[in-house]
Amino acid sequence: MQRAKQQLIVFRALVEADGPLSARELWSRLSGTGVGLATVYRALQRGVEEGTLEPVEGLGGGVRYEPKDREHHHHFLCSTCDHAFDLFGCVEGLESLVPDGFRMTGHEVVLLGTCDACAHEA
Amino acid sequence: MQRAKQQLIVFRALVEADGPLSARELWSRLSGTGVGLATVYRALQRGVEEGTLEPVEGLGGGVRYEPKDREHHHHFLCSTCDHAFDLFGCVEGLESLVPDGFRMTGHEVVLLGTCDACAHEA
DNA sequence: CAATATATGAGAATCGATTATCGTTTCTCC
DNA sequence: GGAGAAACGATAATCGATTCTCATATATTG
Repeated sequence: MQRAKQQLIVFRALVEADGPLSARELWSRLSGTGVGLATVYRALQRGVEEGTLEPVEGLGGGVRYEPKDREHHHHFLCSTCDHAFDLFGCVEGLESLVPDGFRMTGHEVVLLGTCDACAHEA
Repeated sequence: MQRAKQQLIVFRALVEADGPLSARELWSRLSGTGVGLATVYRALQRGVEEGTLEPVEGLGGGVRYEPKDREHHHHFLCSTCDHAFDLFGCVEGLESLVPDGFRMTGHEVVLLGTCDACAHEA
């Protein structure tokens, strides 16, 4: 265990992931490294404060996190394994949905279904 | 208090709402009717079982509910008052986002921003 | 290497949301 | 109207997620 190493381990795991991860998902991927759940939470919190990580809500369950330097994108949520995958590209026609007087500052698109791996299982 | 009346009160409040409500939002709107929070939860649960209500996730915070007979639509989430509003219409270009091997069964679009009422306040 | 500051892991504590319990009230059906 | 079933309100219990606490381990600085 070296100082600030845990922080780096957590960040790296997020960079290598194919989608945003929750604290617990992250922790389970780090089993074997000896990193504790509290440290995962601390690293995530610090990452958000420092601006390197972005919390992602609205994917069911708790908050997930992803590196903040990713381009604009959305997510695919597998209803079988509950994992969220990054998607590329966006959609059109959002502005026309905004009611009069409302000001839109952002949007989220979540596709639901079954991921490749889960689709090919039992 | 009359039997099954509470269930009806809860359902009616949802029908009159301009968007999906959480159990607590619903409860606060029923203050004065003497309906208890537990009853709200029971009514929501029964509504879902009976197929008249639909749970809506992915809007931050807990689950919200809306009448199931609504047409396909999406939501606007006000970041100030945290209320969710129904929107009408949909977007295009969703299929092109789905990765190979994935099967999409549904989608959600959430617009974020400030609602009319909050935009005109202080 | 010593002194001090920071980070860590484990588990306790907290928090909000939801569910379960229980004594009471209201219906339903005769 | 009366017996039994179902629903009610209040609140305690539970649950998962997150934060806090603290003794220990690790860096930093000189």
